Amino acid sequence: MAKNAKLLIRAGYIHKEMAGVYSFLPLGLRVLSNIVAIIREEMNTLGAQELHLTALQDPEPWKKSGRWDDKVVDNWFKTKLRAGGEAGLGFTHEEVMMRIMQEYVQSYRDLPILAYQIQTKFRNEERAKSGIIRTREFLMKDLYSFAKSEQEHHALYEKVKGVYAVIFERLGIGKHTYPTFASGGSFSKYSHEFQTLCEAGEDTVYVNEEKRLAVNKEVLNNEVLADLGLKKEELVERTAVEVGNIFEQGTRFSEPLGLTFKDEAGKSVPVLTGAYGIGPARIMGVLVELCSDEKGIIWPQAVAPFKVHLISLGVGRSNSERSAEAFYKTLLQKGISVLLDDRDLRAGEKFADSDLIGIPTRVVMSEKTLEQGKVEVKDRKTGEVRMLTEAELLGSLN
RNA sequence: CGGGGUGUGGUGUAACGGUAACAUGCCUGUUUUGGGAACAGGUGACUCCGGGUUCGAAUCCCGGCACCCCGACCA
Repeated sequence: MAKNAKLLIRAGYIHKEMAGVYSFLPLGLRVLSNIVAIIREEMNTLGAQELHLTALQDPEPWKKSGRWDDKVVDNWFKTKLRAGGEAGLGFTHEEVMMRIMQEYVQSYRDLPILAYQIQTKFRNEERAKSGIIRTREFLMKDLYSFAKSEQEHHALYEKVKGVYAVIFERLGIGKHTYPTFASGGSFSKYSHEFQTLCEAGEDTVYVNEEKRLAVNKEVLNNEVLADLGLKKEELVERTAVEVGNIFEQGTRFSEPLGLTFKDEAGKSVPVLTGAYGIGPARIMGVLVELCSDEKGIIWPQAVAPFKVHLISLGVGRSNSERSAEAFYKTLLQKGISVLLDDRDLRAGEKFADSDLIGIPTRVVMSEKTLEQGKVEVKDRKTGEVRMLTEAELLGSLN
């Protein structure tokens, strides 16, 4: 079993429903929400507008784009409607997006537009694997760009690419994540993937660490190398997980779905679109793969389910319990997220659980620490232990 | 989709064709209390489902389902 699934299940973050289908429990939901919040923030900064499309898909627009056919797209979840006809569960959302935009885009004055959503996607994968890294039902942030010209499109594309780098940096995987040249389909020579180096990955990439870029094995050949000004000798083969993918679509969807606008000359022109995806749950899995030790998970600050894991020892036997509860409330008042372990268990068991859950800062309150008028503060990552007063701790957390 | 493997208490495992066992968890009690405590008692499995072979099947055979691993696929 994949490390991320093993640890996340053991620590109570997720529950496996079936192969490639996972529920997110309270701890897991907090992490996922933190990841989503960072992505959402950056999308909004970009000027993109959030919306929420349907998961259930009308075959109609898909037939127009040619993607309803099982021979073209083999991972549809489709079902018959009792009222007659069919519906599918969306594995991506270009078709619906085009259809909606058609109602709002008439003129070149309406462009450009960036619109995104964070929603569950369904893909009937032939084989689910790697825990929550490759699943049949998963959360995805999908952004779509709509532009009136090549220049405008490229400007948007580059802007999003830059923001993606910021997002991965903020999520704590920046230095392991490389913009990667990959197959572009029929409308551009390349697409860009964001590949995070990680043993649990399914992709093979060739990395140039100095230039901070990589080439996916699937497109690596002499022509591509010449194109990108790279030499084979400068590249290192690595295994990676695709955490994001951005690609140019040209008029691949706008044309068949009739998404056009009137240009300044009054001529009807198809909109140029781009699509930009990030898988938040997949990132959660990658983080666990990258940030863990024999004892458990070690969350980066930015996504940790709580900032502080407050452990009260001697529950029911000493007054440290009351002190812990009081300090718990103080932390909450200061806006510091905290998980209180007030279970009546032995110290070792609570410490072991704490290490497994992986909250960055562990704070222990017991009779021992109270005698000194202090609390014990341990850093999950470094293992460093300090004795601080409550005030000192509050100061260090701000 | 091709190949390989596995289904047994909540969890992890054991059992030659012959009484389903062990650990853990859970419940009760006593003692214990800063790195997964000790003792005692208790709870808990139609051995994945359906057929077949047999005096007798968790075990062998056939079919199905589920899960895991390798590969292919991943627009």
